[in-house]
Amino acid sequence: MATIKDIASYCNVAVSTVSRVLNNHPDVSADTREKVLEAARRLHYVPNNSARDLALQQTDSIGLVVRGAENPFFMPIIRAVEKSCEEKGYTMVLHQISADADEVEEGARLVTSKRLKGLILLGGRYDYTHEDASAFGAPFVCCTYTNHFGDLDLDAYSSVSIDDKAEACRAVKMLIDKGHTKIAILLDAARDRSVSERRFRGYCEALAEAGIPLDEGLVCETVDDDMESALERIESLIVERPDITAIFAITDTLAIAAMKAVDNAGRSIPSDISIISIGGIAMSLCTTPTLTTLAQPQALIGEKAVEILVDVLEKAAPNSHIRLETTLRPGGTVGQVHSGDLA
Amino acid sequence: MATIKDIASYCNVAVSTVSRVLNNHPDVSADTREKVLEAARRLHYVPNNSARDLALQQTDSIGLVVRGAENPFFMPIIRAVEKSCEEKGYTMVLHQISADADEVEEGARLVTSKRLKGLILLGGRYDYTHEDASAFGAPFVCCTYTNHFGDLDLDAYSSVSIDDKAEACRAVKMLIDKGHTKIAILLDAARDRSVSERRFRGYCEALAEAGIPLDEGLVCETVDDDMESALERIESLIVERPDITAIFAITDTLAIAAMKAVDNAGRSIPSDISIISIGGIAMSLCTTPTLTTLAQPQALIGEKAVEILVDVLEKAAPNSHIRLETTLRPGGTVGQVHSGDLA
DNA sequence: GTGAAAGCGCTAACAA
DNA sequence: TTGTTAGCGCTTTCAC
Repeated sequence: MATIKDIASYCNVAVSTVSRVLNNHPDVSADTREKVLEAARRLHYVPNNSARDLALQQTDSIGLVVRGAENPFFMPIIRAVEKSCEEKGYTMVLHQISADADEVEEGARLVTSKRLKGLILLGGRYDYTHEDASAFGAPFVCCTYTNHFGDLDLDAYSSVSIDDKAEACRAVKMLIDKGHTKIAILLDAARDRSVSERRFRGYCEALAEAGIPLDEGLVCETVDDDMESALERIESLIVERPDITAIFAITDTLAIAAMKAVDNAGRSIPSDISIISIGGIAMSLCTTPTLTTLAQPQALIGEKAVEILVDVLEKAAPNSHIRLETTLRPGGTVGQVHSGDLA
Repeated sequence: MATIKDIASYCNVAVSTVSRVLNNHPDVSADTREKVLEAARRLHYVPNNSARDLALQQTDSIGLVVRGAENPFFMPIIRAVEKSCEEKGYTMVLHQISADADEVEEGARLVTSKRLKGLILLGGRYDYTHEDASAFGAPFVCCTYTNHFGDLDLDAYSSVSIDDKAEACRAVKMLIDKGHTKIAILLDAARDRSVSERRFRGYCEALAEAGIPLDEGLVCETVDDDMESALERIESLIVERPDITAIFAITDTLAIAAMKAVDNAGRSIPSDISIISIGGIAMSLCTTPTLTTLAQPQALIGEKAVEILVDVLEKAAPNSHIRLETTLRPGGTVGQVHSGDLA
């Protein structure tokens, strides 16, 4: 395998000259530049990243820590992150951890062990402390979440996310507009200081604005990453509370589980029970009826995350926070509440 | 950040001694070994992989090329591969390409540019030639597929897969046993020398054994990775061929699309049309009715792939081929053909 | 504009 | 059993 040394001797120049050319340094004559480039091509030169990284005391790796990797929602984001990294000359190092693992610890470990330049976190907590932030030891961007419950300064980290509370509120309002008042919410945990809590607050806000009192019995805490147990929980909810006419699921997977549960209970969608969620996974196009959901721009989320991180890394740009919007993907799971329940 | 040099001077030994200890070479006294290990711990030593790789002229990276990364079936496999790589001290380099990209070209590029030690390919073609194999320039294992249509020697590559033909045959037989004779098959392309073709042959075999003539009008070629277009194709199939009473889908995603299509056509599952597939993705547990599918051991596939590759890499073990079996995951999409169709 | 040389952290002869 | 040293491929002063 050809090295810059080979190119140098082939061209009768010094290795430093070759290095300059290869790194686009300006102080090289057009002649030598051309000569070197030509030789590199002819010799099938492939840069040795190990050597480069060693000399530069760094790597070109960006870590992507995905918490709750079973979640199909993340797949298109992972894909976009990898693609963007590739395009910008970085290598994505993927690390998938279970939903109950500590992404701060894992991320920090990854940064030191793999000498990562930066970190993108998918599906993390919303309550990082200053210690958490400094534990990473590298710039990081929170992807799909922000630090609403933490005490981080806005310039201590970056984020790309939707406005969880507002979008949840929007979803629930759509149900309310159809006449629903007995609206259940499906989430991981209402007070887990994470996405669940943010969306729960949006749910509460929508109810409050409509003058509907919060009914704790309609709050269903389950486990997003275990469809079977989620199914069970939702089934008992439906049995216990036959007055429910609508369900807001904070993710598509929970919504799909809910659809199954509703069916198991012998009720139909949307005539008996309406369902709406936030997500936009491909699979939810194939439910029957098609799931009505607020679709997140998954690929865009991934692209933006890399873009921000690279700017921070290369241009020493300040950390930034991007708020993306969802798009209503109309389906057939939301209907007018039927008269019997209006009584 | 501490280096072996720091450890060496801290312990008053030579760097080579430290290196020996760190690499578990036997020729070090227990005393010094302990001393060095202790110092490494105290100094928070983290090995510099770039330096190590440069000295050793290699990396500890294993590439994972995933063709058709939209496929949710691959996710658990990717996860398992990453986990196994981690455990064995390798770094997984993920590269996701579209279903119509050339994994040989991409894989080969990846091997040289990232200096990979080995390659795992997910969802590739079944017809590699000798040139393809040598193009990779590194040991590789075909994951979820084999080289049935290629001319590769068994010792030129490794593979972990199910017996596509036999499993497809098994699935179709289950339909035949329920009295079905008008069985459609959903695949990418019947003669694409890939998984589709293997499973198509299993379908043909099952029909042949039951004395059912192959009806080309029941062969539905669609696109697995685009649910919307798949949906369309299947819908028109159902409309054109009202005599269909059962569908064998070569993947769960196609089966789920089929369920939607059947519903759109106003038919019901399984009373009008039965469906079975090969896959086992989590989401198919939440269809209504639950999808009947032959579930592949996804995590195991990933683990085995890494295991084989690492053995080839470290122990110079010969290439090997593992054939895994599916497990019938009973659902509610397969039923007895109803009398009207038996006529 | 170009070359010589040092050094990044580590491994592996080779000596002792 | 341990130390000395060369060198992996590359970048970057510092001379010229």
